[in-house]
Amino acid sequence: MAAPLPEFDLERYLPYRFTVIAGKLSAELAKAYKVRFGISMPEWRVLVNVGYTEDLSVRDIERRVSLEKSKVSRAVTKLEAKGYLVKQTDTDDRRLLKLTLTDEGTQLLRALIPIAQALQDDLNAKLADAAPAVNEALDILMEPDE
Amino acid sequence: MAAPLPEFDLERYLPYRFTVIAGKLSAELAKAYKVRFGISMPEWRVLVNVGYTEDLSVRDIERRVSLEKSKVSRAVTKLEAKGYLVKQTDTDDRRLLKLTLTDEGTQLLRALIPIAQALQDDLNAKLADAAPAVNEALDILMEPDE
DNA sequence: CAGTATTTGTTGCATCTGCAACGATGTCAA
DNA sequence: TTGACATCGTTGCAGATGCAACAAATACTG
Repeated sequence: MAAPLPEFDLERYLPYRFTVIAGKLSAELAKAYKVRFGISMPEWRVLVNVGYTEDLSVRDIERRVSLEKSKVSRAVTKLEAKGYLVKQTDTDDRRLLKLTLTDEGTQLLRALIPIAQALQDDLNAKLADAAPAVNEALDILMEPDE
Repeated sequence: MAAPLPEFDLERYLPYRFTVIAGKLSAELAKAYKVRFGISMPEWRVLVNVGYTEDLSVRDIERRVSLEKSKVSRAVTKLEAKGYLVKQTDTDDRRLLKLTLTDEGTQLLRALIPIAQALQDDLNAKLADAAPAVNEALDILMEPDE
Protein backbone atom coordinates (compact mmCIF):
# COMPACT_ATOMS: atom_id res chain seq x y z
CA MET A 1 0.00 0.00 0.00
CA ALA A 2 1.25 3.42 -0.99
CA ALA A 3 0.25 6.77 0.49
CA PRO A 4 -3.33 6.87 1.75
CA LEU A 5 -6.10 8.40 -0.31
CA PRO A 6 -7.01 12.00 0.46
CA GLU A 7 -10.24 12.62 2.31
CA PHE A 8 -13.25 12.60 0.05
CA ASP A 9 -16.95 12.17 0.71
CA LEU A 10 -19.03 11.71 -2.41
CA GLU A 11 -22.26 12.03 -0.47
CA ARG A 12 -21.35 15.58 0.44
CA TYR A 13 -19.87 16.47 -2.92
CA LEU A 14 -21.78 19.37 -4.44
CA PRO A 15 -21.74 18.44 -8.13
CA TYR A 16 -22.80 14.93 -7.23
CA ARG A 17 -25.62 16.17 -5.06
CA PHE A 18 -26.90 18.50 -7.73
CA THR A 19 -26.84 15.71 -10.26
CA VAL A 20 -28.79 13.33 -8.06
CA ILE A 21 -31.42 15.90 -7.16
CA ALA A 22 -31.78 17.11 -10.72
CA GLY A 23 -32.22 13.52 -11.81
CA LYS A 24 -34.93 12.92 -9.25
CA LEU A 25 -36.82 16.07 -10.12
CA SER A 26 -36.64 15.55 -13.86
CA ALA A 27 -37.62 11.93 -13.51
CA GLU A 28 -40.82 12.86 -11.74
CA LEU A 29 -41.91 15.32 -14.37
CA ALA A 30 -40.65 13.17 -17.20
CA LYS A 31 -42.63 10.18 -16.07
CA ALA A 32 -45.86 12.11 -15.68
CA TYR A 33 -45.47 13.78 -19.03
CA LYS A 34 -44.41 10.64 -20.82
CA VAL A 35 -47.15 8.43 -19.48
CA ARG A 36 -49.99 10.89 -19.74
CA PHE A 37 -49.04 12.94 -22.77
CA GLY A 38 -46.22 11.14 -24.59
CA ILE A 39 -44.00 14.19 -24.21
CA SER A 40 -40.27 14.14 -23.41
CA MET A 41 -38.32 16.74 -21.43
CA PRO A 42 -36.77 18.38 -24.50
CA GLU A 43 -40.19 18.58 -26.08
CA TRP A 44 -41.58 20.16 -22.93
CA ARG A 45 -38.90 22.81 -22.92
CA VAL A 46 -39.53 23.62 -26.54
CA LEU A 47 -43.26 23.82 -25.95
CA VAL A 48 -42.84 26.28 -23.11
CA ASN A 49 -40.55 28.48 -25.12
CA VAL A 50 -42.64 28.53 -28.25
CA GLY A 51 -45.76 29.05 -26.16
CA TYR A 52 -44.54 32.19 -24.49
CA THR A 53 -42.56 33.89 -27.22
CA GLU A 54 -43.52 34.47 -30.83
CA ASP A 55 -41.63 33.29 -33.85
CA LEU A 56 -38.75 31.62 -32.07
CA SER A 57 -36.09 29.83 -34.09
CA VAL A 58 -34.18 26.68 -33.15
CA ARG A 59 -31.18 28.81 -32.38
CA ASP A 60 -33.17 31.02 -30.04
CA ILE A 61 -34.33 28.03 -28.07
CA GLU A 62 -30.87 26.54 -27.98
CA ARG A 63 -29.63 29.73 -26.36
CA ARG A 64 -32.45 30.34 -23.93
CA VAL A 65 -32.82 26.83 -22.71
CA SER A 66 -29.74 24.72 -22.24
CA LEU A 67 -30.49 22.37 -25.07
CA GLU A 68 -28.23 21.26 -27.90
CA LYS A 69 -29.50 22.39 -31.24
CA SER A 70 -29.75 18.81 -32.44
CA LYS A 71 -31.98 18.08 -29.47
CA VAL A 72 -34.10 21.09 -30.23
CA SER A 73 -34.31 20.13 -33.87
CA ARG A 74 -35.47 16.62 -33.11
CA ALA A 75 -37.91 17.76 -30.47
CA VAL A 76 -39.39 20.25 -32.91
CA THR A 77 -39.74 17.57 -35.57
CA LYS A 78 -41.61 15.33 -33.16
CA LEU A 79 -43.87 18.08 -31.92
CA GLU A 80 -44.68 19.01 -35.49
CA ALA A 81 -45.45 15.38 -36.33
CA LYS A 82 -47.84 15.26 -33.39
CA GLY A 83 -49.53 18.43 -34.57
CA TYR A 84 -48.48 20.62 -31.65
CA LEU A 85 -46.54 23.22 -33.58
CA VAL A 86 -45.85 24.54 -37.07
CA LYS A 87 -42.52 25.25 -38.74
CA GLN A 88 -42.30 28.13 -41.19
CA THR A 89 -39.27 29.53 -42.90
CA ASP A 90 -38.47 33.07 -41.89
CA THR A 91 -38.89 35.21 -45.00
CA ASP A 92 -36.28 37.74 -43.95
CA ASP A 93 -33.57 35.21 -43.16
CA ARG A 94 -34.39 31.97 -44.84
CA ARG A 95 -31.97 29.99 -42.69
CA LEU A 96 -34.21 30.57 -39.69
CA LEU A 97 -37.39 28.85 -38.68
CA LYS A 98 -40.43 30.52 -37.18
CA LEU A 99 -42.00 28.17 -34.69
CA THR A 100 -45.61 28.59 -33.63
CA LEU A 101 -47.88 26.46 -31.46
CA THR A 102 -51.05 25.10 -32.98
CA ASP A 103 -54.26 25.23 -30.99
CA GLU A 104 -53.59 21.64 -29.95
CA GLY A 105 -50.14 22.68 -28.78
CA THR A 106 -51.56 25.50 -26.74
CA GLN A 107 -54.10 23.19 -25.18
CA LEU A 108 -51.43 20.67 -24.35
CA LEU A 109 -49.29 23.31 -22.73
CA ARG A 110 -52.23 24.46 -20.68
CA ALA A 111 -52.53 20.92 -19.36
CA LEU A 112 -48.82 20.53 -18.66
CA ILE A 113 -48.20 23.71 -16.75
CA PRO A 114 -50.30 23.01 -13.65
CA ILE A 115 -48.46 19.72 -13.22
CA ALA A 116 -45.11 21.46 -13.36
CA GLN A 117 -46.37 24.15 -11.05
CA ALA A 118 -47.58 21.61 -8.51
CA LEU A 119 -44.15 20.01 -8.41
CA GLN A 120 -42.53 23.34 -7.74
CA ASP A 121 -45.05 24.13 -5.04
CA ASP A 122 -44.18 20.85 -3.34
CA LEU A 123 -40.52 21.71 -3.50
CA ASN A 124 -41.04 25.13 -2.02
CA ALA A 125 -43.12 23.63 0.73
CA LYS A 126 -40.33 21.21 1.55
CA LEU A 127 -37.71 23.90 1.45
CA ALA A 128 -39.83 26.29 3.46
CA ASP A 129 -37.54 28.87 5.01
CA ALA A 130 -34.63 27.72 2.91
CA ALA A 131 -36.36 28.54 -0.38
CA PRO A 132 -35.12 32.11 -0.80
CA ALA A 133 -31.55 31.09 -0.09
CA VAL A 134 -31.78 28.30 -2.60
CA ASN A 135 -33.01 30.61 -5.31
CA GLU A 136 -30.28 33.06 -4.57
CA ALA A 137 -27.71 30.31 -4.78
CA LEU A 138 -29.15 29.02 -8.02
CA ASP A 139 -28.93 32.52 -9.46
CA ILE A 140 -25.25 32.53 -8.70
CA LEU A 141 -24.65 29.12 -10.19
CA MET A 142 -26.65 29.83 -13.32
CA GLU A 143 -24.40 32.70 -14.30
CA PRO A 144 -22.54 31.81 -17.48
CA ASP A 145 -19.09 33.30 -16.75
CA GLU A 146 -16.47 30.85 -15.50
CA MET B 1 -57.39 32.24 -29.57
CA ALA B 2 -58.81 30.50 -26.53
CA ALA B 3 -58.12 31.30 -22.88
CA PRO B 4 -54.64 32.67 -22.23
CA LEU B 5 -51.87 30.46 -20.91
CA PRO B 6 -51.27 30.53 -17.17
CA GLU B 7 -48.22 32.36 -15.95
CA PHE B 8 -45.07 30.31 -16.20
CA ASP B 9 -41.41 31.25 -16.22
CA LEU B 10 -39.13 28.39 -17.14
CA GLU B 11 -36.04 30.39 -16.21
CA ARG B 12 -37.25 30.51 -12.63
CA TYR B 13 -38.54 26.97 -12.53
CA LEU B 14 -36.72 24.99 -9.87
CA PRO B 15 -36.45 21.56 -11.50
CA TYR B 16 -35.24 23.21 -14.68
CA ARG B 17 -32.64 25.23 -12.84
CA PHE B 18 -31.32 22.20 -11.01
CA THR B 19 -31.06 20.30 -14.24
CA VAL B 20 -29.15 23.04 -16.00
CA ILE B 21 -26.73 23.54 -13.13
CA ALA B 22 -26.19 19.84 -12.63
CA GLY B 23 -25.49 19.52 -16.32
CA LYS B 24 -22.93 22.29 -16.23
CA LEU B 25 -21.15 20.91 -13.20
CA SER B 26 -21.05 17.35 -14.47
CA ALA B 27 -19.91 18.49 -17.87
CA GLU B 28 -16.90 20.21 -16.39
CA LEU B 29 -15.74 17.19 -14.45
CA ALA B 30 -16.69 14.79 -17.19
CA LYS B 31 -14.65 16.62 -19.76
CA ALA B 32 -11.55 16.81 -17.61
CA TYR B 33 -11.79 13.16 -16.65
CA LYS B 34 -12.56 11.98 -20.15
CA VAL B 35 -9.82 13.92 -21.87
CA ARG B 36 -7.09 13.34 -19.35
CA PHE B 37 -7.93 9.91 -17.99
CA GLY B 38 -10.50 8.32 -20.28
CA ILE B 39 -12.91 7.96 -17.36
CA SER B 40 -16.67 8.51 -17.50
CA MET B 41 -18.89 9.80 -14.70
CA PRO B 42 -20.28 6.36 -13.80
CA GLU B 43 -16.76 5.00 -13.69
CA TRP B 44 -15.71 7.85 -11.43
CA ARG B 45 -18.52 7.16 -9.02
CA VAL B 46 -17.65 3.50 -8.91
CA LEU B 47 -14.00 4.27 -8.35
CA VAL B 48 -14.75 6.53 -5.41
CA ASN B 49 -16.99 3.96 -3.81
CA VAL B 50 -14.66 1.05 -4.24
CA GLY B 51 -11.75 3.17 -3.13
CA TYR B 52 -13.25 4.09 0.21
CA THR B 53 -15.10 0.94 1.18
CA GLU B 54 -13.89 -2.63 1.11
CA ASP B 55 -15.49 -5.47 -0.77
CA LEU B 56 -18.40 -3.59 -2.24
CA SER B 57 -20.81 -5.34 -4.54
CA VAL B 58 -22.63 -3.93 -7.55
CA ARG B 59 -25.79 -3.79 -5.50
CA ASP B 60 -24.09 -1.81 -2.74
CA ILE B 61 -22.94 0.78 -5.23
CA GLU B 62 -26.32 0.92 -6.86
CA ARG B 63 -27.83 1.81 -3.52
CA ARG B 64 -25.23 4.24 -2.28
CA VAL B 65 -24.78 6.18 -5.44
CA SER B 66 -27.78 6.88 -7.60
CA LEU B 67 -26.70 4.62 -10.41
CA GLU B 68 -28.69 1.91 -12.18
CA LYS B 69 -27.24 -1.51 -11.66
CA SER B 70 -26.71 -1.92 -15.37
CA LYS B 71 -24.67 1.26 -15.38
CA VAL B 72 -22.67 0.05 -12.44
CA SER B 73 -22.12 -3.29 -14.09
CA ARG B 74 -20.85 -1.77 -17.30
CA ALA B 75 -18.68 0.73 -15.49
CA VAL B 76 -17.14 -2.06 -13.46
CA THR B 77 -16.46 -4.09 -16.58
CA LYS B 78 -14.67 -1.17 -18.19
CA LEU B 79 -12.65 -0.38 -15.10
CA GLU B 80 -11.61 -3.99 -14.87
CA ALA B 81 -10.60 -4.03 -18.53
CA LYS B 82 -8.43 -0.98 -17.90
CA GLY B 83 -6.84 -2.66 -14.94
CA TYR B 84 -8.19 -0.33 -12.27
CA LEU B 85 -10.11 -2.87 -10.26
CA VAL B 86 -10.61 -6.56 -9.68
CA LYS B 87 -13.80 -8.55 -9.53
CA GLN B 88 -14.00 -11.54 -7.23
CA THR B 89 -16.95 -13.69 -6.41
CA ASP B 90 -18.00 -13.50 -2.79
CA THR B 91 -17.44 -16.94 -1.30
CA ASP B 92 -20.24 -16.60 1.22
CA ASP B 93 -22.86 -15.54 -1.29
CA ARG B 94 -21.77 -16.42 -4.76
CA ARG B 95 -24.25 -14.07 -6.37
CA LEU B 96 -22.30 -11.12 -5.04
CA LEU B 97 -19.12 -9.55 -6.33
CA LYS B 98 -16.32 -8.25 -4.21
CA LEU B 99 -14.80 -5.23 -5.91
CA THR B 100 -11.30 -4.04 -5.06
CA LEU B 101 -9.11 -1.35 -6.57
CA THR B 102 -5.78 -2.35 -8.00
CA ASP B 103 -2.73 -0.23 -7.26
CA GLU B 104 -3.28 1.46 -10.62
CA GLY B 105 -6.85 2.17 -9.60
CA THR B 106 -5.75 3.70 -6.34
CA GLN B 107 -3.22 5.85 -8.14
CA LEU B 108 -5.82 6.98 -10.61
CA LEU B 109 -8.21 7.90 -7.84
CA ARG B 110 -5.48 9.86 -6.12
CA ALA B 111 -5.11 11.88 -9.31
CA LEU B 112 -8.83 12.41 -9.78
CA ILE B 113 -9.75 13.60 -6.33
CA PRO B 114 -7.87 16.88 -6.27
CA ILE B 115 -9.55 17.86 -9.52
CA ALA B 116 -12.97 17.16 -8.06
CA GLN B 117 -12.03 18.96 -4.88
CA ALA B 118 -10.87 22.03 -6.79
CA LEU B 119 -14.20 22.24 -8.55
CA GLN B 120 -16.04 22.13 -5.25
CA ASP B 121 -13.76 24.75 -3.78
CA ASP B 122 -14.59 27.02 -6.71
CA LEU B 123 -18.25 26.50 -6.13
CA ASN B 124 -18.02 27.25 -2.46
CA ALA B 125 -16.06 30.39 -3.23
CA LYS B 126 -18.77 31.53 -5.62
CA LEU B 127 -21.51 30.72 -3.18
CA ALA B 128 -19.66 32.31 -0.31
CA ASP B 129 -22.20 33.17 2.39
CA ALA B 130 -24.90 31.20 0.61
CA ALA B 131 -22.99 27.91 0.90
CA PRO B 132 -24.42 26.70 4.21
CA ALA B 133 -27.98 27.41 3.11
CA VAL B 134 -27.38 25.50 -0.10
CA ASN B 135 -26.11 22.46 1.70
CA GLU B 136 -29.00 22.54 4.07
CA ALA B 137 -31.41 22.74 1.15
CA LEU B 138 -29.67 19.91 -0.65
CA ASP B 139 -29.99 17.79 2.48
CA ILE B 140 -33.71 18.32 2.40
CA LEU B 141 -34.01 17.52 -1.28
CA MET B 142 -31.83 14.43 -1.06
CA GLU B 143 -34.16 12.77 1.40
CA PRO B 144 -35.77 9.75 -0.22
CA ASP B 145 -39.32 10.01 1.17
CA GLU B 146 -41.85 11.72 -1.09
C1' DC C 1 -18.77 42.10 -57.59
C1' DA C 2 -16.38 37.50 -56.58
C1' DG C 3 -14.73 34.62 -53.25
C1' DT C 4 -14.41 33.30 -48.54
C1' DA C 5 -16.17 32.77 -44.00
C1' DT C 6 -20.04 32.27 -40.86
C1' DT C 7 -24.58 30.84 -39.39
C1' DT C 8 -28.68 27.77 -39.31
C1' DG C 9 -31.00 23.51 -38.98
C1' DT C 10 -30.62 18.57 -40.13
C1' DT C 11 -28.64 14.15 -40.13
C1' DG C 12 -25.27 10.07 -39.66
C1' DC C 13 -22.91 7.75 -36.46
C1' DA C 14 -20.93 5.92 -32.42
C1' DT C 15 -21.97 5.77 -27.81
C1' DC C 16 -24.80 5.87 -23.71
C1' DT C 17 -29.10 5.00 -21.46
C1' DG C 18 -33.07 2.61 -19.11
C1' DC C 19 -35.67 -1.29 -18.86
C1' DA C 20 -36.99 -5.91 -19.12
C1' DA C 21 -35.49 -10.58 -19.45
C1' DC C 22 -32.29 -13.97 -18.24
C1' DG C 23 -29.23 -17.62 -15.80
C1' DA C 24 -27.19 -18.45 -11.56
C1' DT C 25 -27.53 -18.46 -6.83
C1' DG C 26 -29.76 -18.18 -2.45
C1' DT C 27 -33.97 -18.26 0.84
C1' DC C 28 -37.93 -20.06 2.79
C1' DA C 29 -41.76 -22.99 3.88
C1' DA C 30 -44.12 -27.20 3.57
C1' DT D 1 -35.78 -32.44 0.16
C1' DT D 2 -38.40 -30.17 -3.07
C1' DG D 3 -40.52 -26.43 -5.32
C1' DA D 4 -41.86 -21.56 -5.38
C1' DC D 5 -39.99 -17.24 -4.83
C1' DA D 6 -36.36 -13.49 -4.32
C1' DT D 7 -31.92 -11.48 -5.32
C1' DC D 8 -27.59 -10.52 -7.97
C1' DG D 9 -25.16 -9.25 -11.97
C1' DT D 10 -25.23 -9.36 -17.08
C1' DT D 11 -27.01 -8.55 -21.52
C1' DG D 12 -30.19 -7.41 -25.68
C1' DC D 13 -32.57 -3.99 -27.46
C1' DA D 14 -34.87 0.14 -28.63
C1' DG D 15 -34.48 4.81 -27.98
C1' DA D 16 -31.82 9.02 -26.57
C1' DT D 17 -27.55 11.57 -26.68
C1' DG D 18 -23.41 14.49 -28.25
C1' DC D 19 -20.62 15.64 -31.80
C1' DA D 20 -18.99 16.36 -36.26
C1' DA D 21 -20.16 16.93 -41.01
C1' DC D 22 -23.16 18.83 -44.23
C1' DA D 23 -26.14 21.83 -47.58
C1' DA D 24 -28.39 26.08 -47.83
C1' DA D 25 -28.45 30.79 -46.84
C1' DT D 26 -26.32 34.93 -45.42
C1' DA D 27 -22.44 38.13 -44.14
C1' DC D 28 -18.08 39.92 -44.85
C1' DT D 29 -13.86 41.51 -47.32
C1' DG D 30 -11.17 43.32 -50.59
